[in-house]
Amino acid sequence: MPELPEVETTRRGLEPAMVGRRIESLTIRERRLRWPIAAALPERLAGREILSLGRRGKYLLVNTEDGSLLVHLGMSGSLRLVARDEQPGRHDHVDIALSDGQRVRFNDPRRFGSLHFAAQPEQHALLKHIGPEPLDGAFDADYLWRTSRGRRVAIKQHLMNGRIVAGLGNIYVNEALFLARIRPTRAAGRIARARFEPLVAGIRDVLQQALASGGTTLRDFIGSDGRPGYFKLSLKVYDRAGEPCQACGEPIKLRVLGQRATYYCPACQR
DNA sequence: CGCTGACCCTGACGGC
DNA sequence: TGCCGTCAGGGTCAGC
Repeated sequence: MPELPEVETTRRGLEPAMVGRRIESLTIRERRLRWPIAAALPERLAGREILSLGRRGKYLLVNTEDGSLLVHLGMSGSLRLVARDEQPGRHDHVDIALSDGQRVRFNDPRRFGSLHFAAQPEQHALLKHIGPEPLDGAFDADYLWRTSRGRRVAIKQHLMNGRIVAGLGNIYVNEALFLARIRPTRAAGRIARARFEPLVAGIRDVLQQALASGGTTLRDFIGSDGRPGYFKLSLKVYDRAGEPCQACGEPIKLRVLGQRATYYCPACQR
């Protein structure tokens, strides 16, 4: 489910409710996630004050005075603020009780998400090899061009590789390639240097637009307030197979690439 | 090292 | 109505 804009939307929603509060306790109802939740997690976090909320790629970081909680939402995860007395429902696997009585509730039907403790998050194995943030200056056309030289994988799969760039997933990669007029199947190493300028611009644009809309809700994404994101309305190609291209009218094509649905305009994208 | 495909899990949806 | 197959925003890992 969530890509960078959805995780960032969640982070922004939780920030005012969490920063400055202490973590009273963690209630774990189901520890079998992508990786089992470590038995020691509650004791590493209980009693600690939350100093800030961060994000690295698709990971949300709850930074305390003494280490961080790393949360990944997988395909179907969400974090939502609930009142103390709200009863947990199906797939509400973890509650983080805050010092003011509110709770942050982790729900994840498919259990592809994860929770880890990290004394130094930037050194954690899950974060250590993640590529640059796409909205940072370090991510530019020159960087993307260099990393793609000699690569025979499709540019779409190259962009979805978290070691190359952080936080991009299936929706926004499809959209960015449409904006840059690049065919998703084109070998990354066979794209001319000049085309990386519009590609980087397309990535930035689509992420910023999605952020402004509170993310994309396809079926089940909700923000920390329980509300969906509205960027689905602005998608140009994703989930639009057979519909006319908004630029040229040609029907949008769907094909599978690396086991992921890939949408593009066969006329605009080359 | 680079790349491909299987796999983890639940729920929604379409076809029959 | 119900059953069955397919697909879904994620990522890791084994094996070539």
